[in-house]
Amino acid sequence: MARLADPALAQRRRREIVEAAMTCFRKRGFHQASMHEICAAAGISAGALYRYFPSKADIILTIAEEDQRATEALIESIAAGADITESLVNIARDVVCRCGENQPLTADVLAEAMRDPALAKRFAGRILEMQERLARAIAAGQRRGSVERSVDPDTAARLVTLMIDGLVLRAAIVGAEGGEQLAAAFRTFVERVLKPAQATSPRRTARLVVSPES
Amino acid sequence: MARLADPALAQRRRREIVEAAMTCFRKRGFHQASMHEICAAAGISAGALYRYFPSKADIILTIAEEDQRATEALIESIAAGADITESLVNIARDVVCRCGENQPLTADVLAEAMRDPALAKRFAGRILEMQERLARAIAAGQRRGSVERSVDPDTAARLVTLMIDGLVLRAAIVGAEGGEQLAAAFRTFVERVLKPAQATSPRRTARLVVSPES
DNA sequence: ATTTAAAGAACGAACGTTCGCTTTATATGC
DNA sequence: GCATATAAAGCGAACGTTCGTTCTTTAAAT
Repeated sequence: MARLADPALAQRRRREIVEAAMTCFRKRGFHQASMHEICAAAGISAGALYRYFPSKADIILTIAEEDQRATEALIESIAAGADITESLVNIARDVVCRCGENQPLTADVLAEAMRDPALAKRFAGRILEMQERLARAIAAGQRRGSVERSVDPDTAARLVTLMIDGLVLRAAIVGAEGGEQLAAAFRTFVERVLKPAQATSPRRTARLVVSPES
Repeated sequence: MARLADPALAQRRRREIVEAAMTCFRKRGFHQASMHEICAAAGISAGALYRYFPSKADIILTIAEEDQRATEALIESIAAGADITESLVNIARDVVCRCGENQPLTADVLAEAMRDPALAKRFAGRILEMQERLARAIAAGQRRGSVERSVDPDTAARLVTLMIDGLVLRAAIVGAEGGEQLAAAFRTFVERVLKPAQATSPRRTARLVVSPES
C-alpha cells in the first residue's frame, strides 16, 4: 500500500470500496465474491483498490466489525429507551422488515467467527458486554416497575439476545410476509418474559375462568 | 461419473466422502475447504472421489440436507415426547453441549441458504413444516394440561424454533462453560412461555384467585 | 479378456495480488 | 502565462498459485 497524501480522499475511497464489497458479499458471500467483482462494483481498478486495502481479508474484517457495531447500536438503543419492552418490540419490527439486506452478511460473519477462534473470542466478548448492558437496563426497569420482577435480569438479557439472533437469521429466510408473524411472536415473547404480570400480560389464568377478554 | 457396479460399495464410499467433507467444512467452511483436502481426509484420490460425487456443490447439497434432517429429527423427538417442556429442556442441553461440532456447518448452511433462493425456499418449507408439527404437539399438550393454555400454539412453536436456532449458533461461540448458562436460560424461557402457570412458574399472580387447573 | 475401481498427473480457469506504466494534479522556475 | 518537474492516483495486464475437475494409466477382480 503506497503512501496516501489526502486522508479525506482515502477515507472516501475506503468507504466506497467497503460499500461495494458489502453488495458483492451479500450476493455471493465472503469467499465466493472475487476482488475483481468488488473492483467492478466500486468502479475502480484492482491497482487502485489495493492502494486503500492491503488485502481481501482486511476488507472482510472491516465489514465484520461494522456489522458488529450495528448490532451493538441496536442493543444500545434498547438500553437507552424508557420502556424496554416497547423498545424491544420496535427493534424487532425493524430487524424483520429490513429483510434480506444485511442478514446474509451477518450469517457470513457468524460462520467466519465459528472457525476463527480469535474472531470468536472478540465476538463472545462483545456479546457478553451487550448482555450485561441489557441486564442492567432490565434491572432498572424492574426497579421502575416496567419489567416483571420475578425474572433474573441476566437470564432475561441472555434470552433477548438469543431471540434477536434467531430473528435476524430467520427473517432473511421467511421473507417479508413471514416477518410480520415473526414480529408478532417476538411481542408475545417479550410480554411473557418481561412484561409485569399485572399489566397487560395474557397469562391471566384466572381471568379466563371469570370472563376471558371483554 | 462412471457406472458403479456395486451399490453397497458406492454407498459406503459416499458416506466416507461425506464424513471427510464434513470434517473439512467444519474446519474451513464450504468454500475454503478444497477438494484435495477432502480427498486426503477421505484417504482416496481425486479420481476416485469423482466416481461417487459429480461435483463439490453436490457434496455441499448432500450435507446441507443432512444437517436439515438432523434438526428435523430434533423437533420430531420433541413432538413425540410426553412432556414437551421437559423434552425441550433436554434437547437444549444436548444442543449446547455438543459444542463446536456441527454448529459451524449449520451456520454455513444458513449463509448458503440466504444467497440461494431455491435453497431458501426449501429451508422455509421445512421450517414451516416443523413449526406446524410442533404447534400440534403444543396444542395437544394444552389439552392434556402440560402446556399453558393461554399461549397461541403457532406463536409458541415459532418462538421455540427461533430460540433453538439462536441457541445452536450461540453455543458454538460461547463455548462449554457458557453452554450451561444458555441451557439455564432456555429453561427459564420454556417455563415462562410454555409451562402452566400453576406448576412451577414463578409468575403465579392469578392462581391465588381461582386456581383453574388443579 | 473384460470390466470395475483407484490413482494421480495434468488441465484450464479463476483467484488474490503485484507491478510497471499512464494520467492527473499541484508546485516551481521563468 | 506557460513550460517543466514531481508525486499521488489510477489503470489493467500479468504473475504465481490454487482451484475444481478430467484424463490417462494401472491394479484387481471376475
